[in-house]
Amino acid sequence: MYRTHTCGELRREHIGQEVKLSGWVQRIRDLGAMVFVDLRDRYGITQLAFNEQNAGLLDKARSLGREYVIQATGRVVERASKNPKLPTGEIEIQVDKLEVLNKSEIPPFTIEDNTDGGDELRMKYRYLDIRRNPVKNNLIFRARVTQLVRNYLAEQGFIDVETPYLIKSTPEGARDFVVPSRLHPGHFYALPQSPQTFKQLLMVGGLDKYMQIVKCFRDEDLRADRQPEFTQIDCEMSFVEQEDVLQTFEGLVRYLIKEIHGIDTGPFPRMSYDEALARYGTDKPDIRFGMELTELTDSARGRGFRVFDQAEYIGAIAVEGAAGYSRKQIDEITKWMQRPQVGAKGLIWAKYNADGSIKSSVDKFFDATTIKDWMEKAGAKPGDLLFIMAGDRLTTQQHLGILRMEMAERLGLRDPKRFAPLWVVDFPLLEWDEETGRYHAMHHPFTSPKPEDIPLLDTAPDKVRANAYDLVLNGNEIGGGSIRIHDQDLQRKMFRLLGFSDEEAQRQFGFLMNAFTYGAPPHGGIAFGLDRLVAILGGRESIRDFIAFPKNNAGRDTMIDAPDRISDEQLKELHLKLDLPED
RNA sequence: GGUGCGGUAGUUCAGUCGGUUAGAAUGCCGGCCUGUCACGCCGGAGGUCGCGGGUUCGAGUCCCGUCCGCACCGCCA
Repeated sequence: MYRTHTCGELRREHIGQEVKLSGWVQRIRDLGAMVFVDLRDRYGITQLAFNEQNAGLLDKARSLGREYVIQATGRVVERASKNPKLPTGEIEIQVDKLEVLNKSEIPPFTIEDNTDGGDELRMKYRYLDIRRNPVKNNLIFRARVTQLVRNYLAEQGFIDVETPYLIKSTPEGARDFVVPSRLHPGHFYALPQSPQTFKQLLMVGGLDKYMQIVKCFRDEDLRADRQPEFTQIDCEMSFVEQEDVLQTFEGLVRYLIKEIHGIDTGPFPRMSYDEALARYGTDKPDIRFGMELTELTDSARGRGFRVFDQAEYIGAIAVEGAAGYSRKQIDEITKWMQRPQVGAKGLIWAKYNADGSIKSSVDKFFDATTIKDWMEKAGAKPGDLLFIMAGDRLTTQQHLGILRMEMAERLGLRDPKRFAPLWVVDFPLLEWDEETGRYHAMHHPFTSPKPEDIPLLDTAPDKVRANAYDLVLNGNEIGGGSIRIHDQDLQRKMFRLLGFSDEEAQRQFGFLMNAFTYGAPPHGGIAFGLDRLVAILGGRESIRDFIAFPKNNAGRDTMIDAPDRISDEQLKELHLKLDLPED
């Protein structure tokens, strides 16, 4: 037996008991005639005490190194000087037997909450990183979230079904990860970007309510909140309309926030895609704060200021309490907006000074009365700063949306302890892609159009709204779904709109359309990005520390050194020949 | 594919205008210390300044290329 207790559980009431503990050496404090060793495991830290009464043991304790795995037997005693910072701080173990279970090299970084290790090292030695509380606690937190999700959905009658990982590549959507088939030379499996078609087939199979916490794979570039393999909470329901899906999963997310943070968010607001863009300049608004976009097109255009007169749209945001910003600060923000990553042309500003006077970068063109009228429209009070942008409608709204988020970040308005979820609904079904010169499904090709918009499919496809919805939390898209097409003819029509020939559609998705001919029920669903959901519930933006073994910026795992070459034998077996540029 | 920032001791970083022997903290090693808990005190070791090329009397510092890391744009139905 390695232990009678963990390193986190011994208290005053255990005093006098003989115990055995196992764990890692966190730190050794050598005071000469006595030595203290902090013993750590997942549950906490317990102090081991050694003194002169047993000189052999004292030397042995002194010879330990950081991260040695040891086992100590002894008696729980009350400490002479207690440590209120530790839950076990009232007691220590008077050790009478010490065994080294395994030595350790000196770790490359300190195993402490505030480690001295950088990201690169931590990833290379992720198993050491996981010993640290911040990472360990994130993984425990994630496990708790998934447990709550499973409990809630099981309670609602959802059935957990596993779908295959080796499927086939399809042209829509993200780039696929592919896996060569040994048994079928020249043929490839693809890893699923999502179990989309399978969960629809489960509905045709009559399972009625499906859920799965499932890995998905997309071969695209990474970000702080994006990994090539990630986890979805994937769900699908039969005989439902949009309202049913929204109700069910609003219930789930409300439950999670309540269980985890003790906060009842109340019913989630809903907003159409158009409204979200008009008010926030994005389809995933952070509504923890105001600073909404105000359109000034009518009152600002036609007054002889060329930038405005040539613009399709003129809009503004009022930044609270920022009238005191210096020219330098405003220039810096302007520059930030003009970076190639954003690409704004310019920023016009107007200060509503505390004394009620107006000072702006367009004083030559507009009198104070006009600008005060803008201020009023935008809800600015004396002491506030108005930023105005002009240009084509969508781009300008989006730029104002980016500026709004940046200003909120600078003003500390994005409080990670607050949770402001909302549904964004009525997405367009299609969006025009300039590059390929055809329509793309905004959500995916299985999303159904709103019934009343179906006639528009032939006349004005870009005006068709979809039965699609996103769940947005604190400015992050954490889930999205739709009511699906369950009719073969409509699905075929959809593929035609997306530029598929009937033959292509049949070859790629014939299995699905065939299934629709055998009594497919009306159905719809949703998928949540679990990594992102967990990170946001944990008050963070980066998902990496909520994943045990994440990939780095370039999609590499530096710990196992993947991806890697494979042997010539393997290549031969798979009938693959490499055609690499000479290096 | 692109933009920005970074790479100097085991680690995290500083390093002025291009100029003598490249520093600090921490970790590590040795010594001292009976109540520490980020213990303290004394001493010591530790460097291919990512790599390659160039400019220069002289390069950690300037230039070019390249590799690696992070953030972002494109991309992510």
